[in-house]
Amino acid sequence: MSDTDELLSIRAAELYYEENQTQDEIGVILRLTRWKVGRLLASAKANGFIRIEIVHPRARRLPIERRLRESTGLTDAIVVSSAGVSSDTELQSRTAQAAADYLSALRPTPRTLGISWGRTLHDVSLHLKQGWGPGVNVVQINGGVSLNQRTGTAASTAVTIAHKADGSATLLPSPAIFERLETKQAIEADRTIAGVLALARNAQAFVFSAGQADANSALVDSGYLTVEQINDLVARGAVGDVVGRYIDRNGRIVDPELNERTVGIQLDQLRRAPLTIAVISGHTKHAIARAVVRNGLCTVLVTDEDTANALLKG
Amino acid sequence: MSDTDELLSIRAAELYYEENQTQDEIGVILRLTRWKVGRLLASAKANGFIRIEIVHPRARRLPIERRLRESTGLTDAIVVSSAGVSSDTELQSRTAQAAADYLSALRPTPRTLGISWGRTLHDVSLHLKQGWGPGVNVVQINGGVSLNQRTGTAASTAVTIAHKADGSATLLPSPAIFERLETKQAIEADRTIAGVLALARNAQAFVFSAGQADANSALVDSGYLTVEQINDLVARGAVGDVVGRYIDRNGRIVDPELNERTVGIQLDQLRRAPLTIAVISGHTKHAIARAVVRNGLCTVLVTDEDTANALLKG
DNA sequence: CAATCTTCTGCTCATGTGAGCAATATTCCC
DNA sequence: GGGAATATTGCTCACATGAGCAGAAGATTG
Repeated sequence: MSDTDELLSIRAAELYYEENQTQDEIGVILRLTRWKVGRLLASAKANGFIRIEIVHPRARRLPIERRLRESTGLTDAIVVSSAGVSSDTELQSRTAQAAADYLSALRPTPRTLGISWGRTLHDVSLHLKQGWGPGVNVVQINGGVSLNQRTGTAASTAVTIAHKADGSATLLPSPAIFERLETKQAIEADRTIAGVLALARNAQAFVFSAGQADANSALVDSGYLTVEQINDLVARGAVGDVVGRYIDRNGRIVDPELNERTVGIQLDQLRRAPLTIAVISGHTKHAIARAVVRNGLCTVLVTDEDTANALLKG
Repeated sequence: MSDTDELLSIRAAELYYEENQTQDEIGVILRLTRWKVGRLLASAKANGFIRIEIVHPRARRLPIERRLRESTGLTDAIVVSSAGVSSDTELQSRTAQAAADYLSALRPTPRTLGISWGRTLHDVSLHLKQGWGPGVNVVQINGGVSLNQRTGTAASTAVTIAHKADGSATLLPSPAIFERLETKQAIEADRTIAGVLALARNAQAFVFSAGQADANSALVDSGYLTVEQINDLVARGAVGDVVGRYIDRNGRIVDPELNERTVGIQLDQLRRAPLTIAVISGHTKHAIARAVVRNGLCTVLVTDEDTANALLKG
């Protein structure tokens, strides 16, 4: 397109989109036929000069969702818009809201739902509406009795989700990681614990988040790991954790010994499940999000626009 | 509008604007009649959830221009979009481009055009296209032989504008400000100088910019004023200068004695002129822009979106 | 310079869309 | 609970718009 045509297309776009003139009226003003005006507007769009944004906390980016599905083989992808968002916290809240919406709209509603714990899942639980499901048995899929935080965050997440679905919660009363392998094996041998883990394995659907591998990890906050341990894991290639298990960019367990001391379902059990919903958002989580998606750890991803774009670029 | 309707309007907008579905198709997806979809889309627009931006260096903001004209009584207002602009420099370049466009489109083309000098006017001269006018006599309206910068910026601005219009330039070979009143009076008594000033007074149109009152002022750079003098002017209420003359927010000369030593046309001569085009852009110039517009110093304002919004707010 | 190919222009026509208007549903108030 | 006021819905109709096409203008090549 010629240079003067480009300028004309901008003038036409101003009159069309900002002044709500018809193409006919614009034609009179710019001394063009209305067909020419129509073509100029089309070219302005094609050149990307017209940017249309939906500015709303609940807005999603459907084209990005489609591209994500196509390029990764995910069953479903939910991408919330980051238009007009300043903080990561706000973005994560939007993502949690979208995850709650997705869960609520899920048909058939899963009878048993396996969930992890953490800030994200807690946020999801808060965004769910009372009566979102007709009785769901919510099962914790990894250990998480907090050590030095106020206890019960993990439990309250599960209970809230279950309560709001008029269902019941099955808790996994165990730390996330044991210091000694023997203790972990002992607790797994317990009839109650074993029962919960069996229930978790057979859940119809899973919802979980993922943590980045850095000093701000929830596992550090909760006292299960030290900053030094995290640094060591990072040095060995860890990009983050899923249900308490640290993986590298290829989805492989970074520290098998540590993994053995971690209570909860195995990653392979997630890989085999038909419906696994990962909720991952925020600028620090791009690497772990990629690892989760690339290595079949989820069938559905709920995330934000920036993370989704990072996945598409890489 | 109800809460669920708001959410529906967002879903509809996603399908309409991002997926290019027809309202009919959206109706099928969301189980609504196509009229309901149309109404939801209209409400999404009315609520400001749909933001349409024209992203282009030449894009203008016509609605803001209209509001500016209405609220200030300007004959004309040109407001360039700041969408996608990072630096003030880029914004000022866009504004200069718009001023060049405005000059070029001006009918009838002024036979004599009075101009000031400075970074902005120089920028305008560069953006003008060869042959923009059929012979224009460009006259400098205020003194400006630079003292310690490379000389000729002021002169070259005038010459370039004239040359590109296939016209001629009349220079005002005088410093902007004299140290002593007697010297200034002497130079004004000179036949040549007096002739140029008379020509300047009677120009058919004026184009000028304005400077903010701070240490970065062009008059400080050029060595006519010291930072201390500027600080003193600010303390006395100065918000900036127009053709070398410092004014306060009410458009009044801040320092009459200094004003007397300044060479160029008087502000009242600008106020009486039928066509005075002020080109003012950048975040540091909001105050002086307001003073210029509010006190009738220009009939046409060329500025950027942010400055325009600041004018509308105050 | 002519022949061919390509791009651009003006138009017809089918479809998409918003204004306006009854009919219906909902809310409010006595 | 009844009746009025208000909001919502489904619709007709006129207008706005994009797709597709034939002819004109312009570029390219032998």
